[in-house]
Amino acid sequence: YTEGSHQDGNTPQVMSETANKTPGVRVRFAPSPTGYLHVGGARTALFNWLFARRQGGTMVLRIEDTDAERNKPELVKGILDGLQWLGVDWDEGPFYQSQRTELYRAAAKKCLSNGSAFLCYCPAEKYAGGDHTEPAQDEEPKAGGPRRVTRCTCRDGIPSTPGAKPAVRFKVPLGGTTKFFDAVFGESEFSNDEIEDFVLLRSAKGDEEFGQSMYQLGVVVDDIDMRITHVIRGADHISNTPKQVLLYRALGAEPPVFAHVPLILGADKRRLSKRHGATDVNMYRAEGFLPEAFRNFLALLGWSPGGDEEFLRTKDLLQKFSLEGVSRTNAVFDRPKLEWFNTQYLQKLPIEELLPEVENELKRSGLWKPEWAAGAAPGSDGRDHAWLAKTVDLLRPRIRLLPDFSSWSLAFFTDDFQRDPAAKEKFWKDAKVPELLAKLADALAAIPEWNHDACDHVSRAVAEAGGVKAGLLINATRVAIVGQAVAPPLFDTMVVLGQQRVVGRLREAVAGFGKS
RNA sequence: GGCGCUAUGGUGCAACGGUUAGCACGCGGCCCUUUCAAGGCCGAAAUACGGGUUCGAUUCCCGUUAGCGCUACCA
Repeated sequence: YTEGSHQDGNTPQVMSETANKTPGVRVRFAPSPTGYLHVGGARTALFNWLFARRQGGTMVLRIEDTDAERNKPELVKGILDGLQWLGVDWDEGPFYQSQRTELYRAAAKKCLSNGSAFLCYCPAEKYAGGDHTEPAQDEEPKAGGPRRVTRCTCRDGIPSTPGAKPAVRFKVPLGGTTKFFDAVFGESEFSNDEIEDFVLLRSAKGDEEFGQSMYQLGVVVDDIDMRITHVIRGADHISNTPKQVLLYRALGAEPPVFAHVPLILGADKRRLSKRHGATDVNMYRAEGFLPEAFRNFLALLGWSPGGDEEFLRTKDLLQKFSLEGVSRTNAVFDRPKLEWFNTQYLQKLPIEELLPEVENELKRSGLWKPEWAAGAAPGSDGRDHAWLAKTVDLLRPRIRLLPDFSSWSLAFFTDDFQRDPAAKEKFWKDAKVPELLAKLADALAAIPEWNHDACDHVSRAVAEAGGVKAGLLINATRVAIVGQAVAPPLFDTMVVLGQQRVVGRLREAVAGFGKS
C-alpha cells in the first residue's frame, strides 16, 4: 500500500497482506480535517497511543476526509503537528479515505448483492431531521406497533422516485437486536427497529454510478482492511456502533472490541467548543505548555490508574494505562489544573530535559546566544559551563509558561531591560537608597571571590553601616539589578548574573536616580 | 419527541457491600521568608432525589430528576 497523499488518486490505498508483521493489538486514530486537533481528539489519540504502546501493538493514522464539502486539506498538517507535539506517533499511515473510494464502493456493492443494502431514490429531506416516531406516510404501520424510524419503499425494491440518482442505504433488519461488547461500558444491546436505514454511499453528483462513502461505511471497511482490533473513540459514537456492527456482519467480518471514552466538557458542562477558550491543541503549544505536562493532564481526563498518584510521566502512563481504568462519566476540562501540572513539570523535570525547551523559547524570542549552549556565562571566561542550567534552575519555580523565560526573566538574558516604575516606587522611596546602592556597588566590586555568601555578607554589612534593615537594601537592589520587584532570591541572582553585571547595573541605577 | 449513556465536594479522580468517604486542583488560614513563587501544616467543601435488596449501601436493582450523546446523502 502507499502512504501519504503523494499518490495518484485512482489507486485505492489498500493494506497489503504483509503490511504488518506484528500480530496482536492494532488501533487507529481517525481525525476528520474539518477543524484543528481539539483536546477531545487529542485525548482519544493519546489513549489509543498509550494502549498500543503498552500492548506492543500497532497504531494506525487515518484521515477521514470523505466529505469533500467540509473537508479542508490544509488542516491536516496542523493535526499532524499537534499529534507530534503531544508525542503521539503512529506506525502506519496517514491513510486518506478520499483516496480509498473504490474500496468503499466495492463493499457497498457487496452489501447490495447479498441483500443487506438497497438503492434508495428518496430525496434526502425525507430522512433528514425531525421526528421519526411515526411510521412513514407511504407504508403500513407494523402490526407490533409503530415503527420508530423511517423505512421507505425503496428497501423493498419499489423506487419512491424513479429516475433519481440513488444512494445506497443499509437495509437494517426488521425486528431483533444488535449487541456488541464495549471494554468501558460493557455489553450493549440496541433494538434494530430504532436504527435508521443509514446511507452507505451518497448519490452520484456527476455521471458516476455512486458518490462518496459516508462515515459508517468508510470506518467499517477501513477498520476491517486495516485489521483494527480495538476501536477506542469518543462516547459520541456509542449510538453509531450497532450500525457498524451490522455492517461488519454484512461484510462477513467479526467486529473488533470497542472502547468508548467519555467526552470532555467545558466549565459549563457543555461540550467543549471555541466559546470555552482554547480547544485547539496547538494553541497550548503556542502558549508555552510543556507537552509532557499537557499529556499528563489529558491522560487523567477520563482515566485513572486507580490510586492517588497524579504526577505521571509518560513512562508511568505507558506502564499503567489500561482500558479498565477508563471512566464512564464526562469530564470537565479544568484549565487551572492544567497550569498546575505545567508548573509541576517546570519544577520537577531533570534540568537537562527542560533546557532544550528553554533554548527553543529563547530562540523564539530572539534572546538566545549560541555561547549558552556550551553553558558559558555571558562575558565570562567560559569556565562556568553550567550557567544556563543554573539560571534556569533558579528561575523555574516562578515560571508558569515557557514564554515567561523571555518576558518575566528578561533581565537574566539581556542587558536591554527596563526598570519597572512601580517597583522603583515601591522599593526606592527611602531617601537613603541611592547612597546605599552606590556603597553596595563599591563593596561588591571589591569582592575577590564572587559567590552567594560573599554577596550576602557584603550586602548585610552595607545595610548595617547605613543604619537600615537588610531587607530594605535587598529589595532596592533587586529592582536595580533585574528591574522588577519580584525575582528569585537576591544573592543567587547576583551569582548567576556575575560580578561585573551586578556592579554595572547598580551604578547605572544610581546614575539614573536624578532622571525619571 | 424517540433511543442510549451517565450521576461522589466548584473541578479531576479514589473507595469496586462494612473507611471518621481518601488524594489532587482551586479556595481560606498559618509557617517559612529578602520580593514573588515553591514547599510544609491546617481548614471549608461531596455520595442528586425517592423507593427497594441486604445484618449493612457511595457501591446492587427500580423509578424520578438532571446532564450529555445519537437521531444528516456530517464525522
